[in-house]
Amino acid sequence: MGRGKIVIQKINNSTSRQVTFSKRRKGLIKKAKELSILCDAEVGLAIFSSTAKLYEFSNTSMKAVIERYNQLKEENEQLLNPPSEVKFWQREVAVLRQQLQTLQENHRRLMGEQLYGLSVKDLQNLENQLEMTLRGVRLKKEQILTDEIQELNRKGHLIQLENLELNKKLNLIRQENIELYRKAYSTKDENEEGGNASIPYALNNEEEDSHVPIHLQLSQPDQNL
Amino acid sequence: MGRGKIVIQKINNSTSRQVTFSKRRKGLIKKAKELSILCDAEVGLAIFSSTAKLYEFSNTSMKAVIERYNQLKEENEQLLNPPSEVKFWQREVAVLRQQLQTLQENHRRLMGEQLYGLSVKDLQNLENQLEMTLRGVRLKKEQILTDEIQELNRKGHLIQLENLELNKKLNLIRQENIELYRKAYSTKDENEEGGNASIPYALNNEEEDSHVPIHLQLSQPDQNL
DNA sequence: AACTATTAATAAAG
DNA sequence: TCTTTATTAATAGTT
Repeated sequence: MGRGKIVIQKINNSTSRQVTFSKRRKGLIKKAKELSILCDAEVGLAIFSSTAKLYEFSNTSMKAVIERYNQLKEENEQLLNPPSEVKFWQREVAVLRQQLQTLQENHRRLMGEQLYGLSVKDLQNLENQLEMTLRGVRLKKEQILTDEIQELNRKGHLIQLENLELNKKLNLIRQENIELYRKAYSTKDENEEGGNASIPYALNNEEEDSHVPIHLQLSQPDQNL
Repeated sequence: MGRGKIVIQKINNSTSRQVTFSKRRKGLIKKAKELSILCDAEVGLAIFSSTAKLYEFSNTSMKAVIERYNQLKEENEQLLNPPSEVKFWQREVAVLRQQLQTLQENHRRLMGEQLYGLSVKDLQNLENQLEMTLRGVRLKKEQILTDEIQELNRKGHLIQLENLELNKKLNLIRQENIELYRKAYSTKDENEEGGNASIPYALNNEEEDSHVPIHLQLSQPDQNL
């Protein structure tokens, strides 16, 4: 990938070695970064130049990578001879990492990834599990919705009752009003100024309150759920 | 540098993520190696896959690189004191515990537990996820089975071809046999002992080899899967 | 550093 | 995983 092909062996000219180091180091670190992002990997890269200068990259932290590496290798654990408390926590980390990994694998499968390497029987089990879960989820969802509907119906019913009460009261007052109206006109009829007299609301109101209960109940509460 | 440009962000499809990881890891390690050779550098590279598998490269040794790295850092940071070491690991434990808990909760839900506290919308999302996964699982299972069937068909076909070949050979030999039989009887007809003469297999064989290909293909390979 | 002709890496598909 | 192929990305040599 240059003006010409090169052989992979130490570059003798120190200037061009320096230039190549600079270019390739940059490229390498870029690629390391890309890998960590694309593939969700933890990467640690340390480069010591021939002049002993350090260049490093890690998407997490070099320290974390080295610790993780050592953990896995468990070689340096005894070399470093850390205080027992550190050891305790390190062990805790190892255990948790293990658990996490197992769970992640499981999770991926449940999410439909990493299905390769499973037998038909495994897949059948997974399918059954998923179907059961799906049924449960649907049931739960329907339950919530029907509960909500029931609650709404209950409230609606209460309001209807209240409505009925109010109507009764209204009728009573209306009757009372009519009585009062009649009484008023029968006693001081002659004082009236003519047809322009104000007619009480109760008598003028031509609305017929049928009080037919409104049906709040849905006919098919769980359709399309 | 592929069939198309890609954006550097986590690859969602787990299969292609796996494939890309494999390719780029290989490429990265190759580049690291080349840099170390071309420019006479000491390189250490550790990669943990998302499945916690370790891949490493060093032109010297990982241990040497880590030690050199630590030495260089210790000069600057004057040895991390034990308390901070413990703190580091405790933080790590906290982070892992948090991840684990989140994942466990998620997992329980995927297993149909702990559905309370979820809104209808949450449940709907979960339902969709489960349906998608279920489809994926079923597809995978069917694929495995149809692949198997196809393989069986292929083999069956080969065997049929072989069978046909054998039949042809058999017929040739039979013809030859008949010829020989006739020749034998026409030349030394008078020497025969009578009707008890042994009749060659070819003439006596009344089987009719129809060579109708047997259908191995299932009419409905993925019914009930 | 910048440029560009080439090679190398790799995304997508089989 | 392995191969193949079309394309993009990296970089060797040059200015």
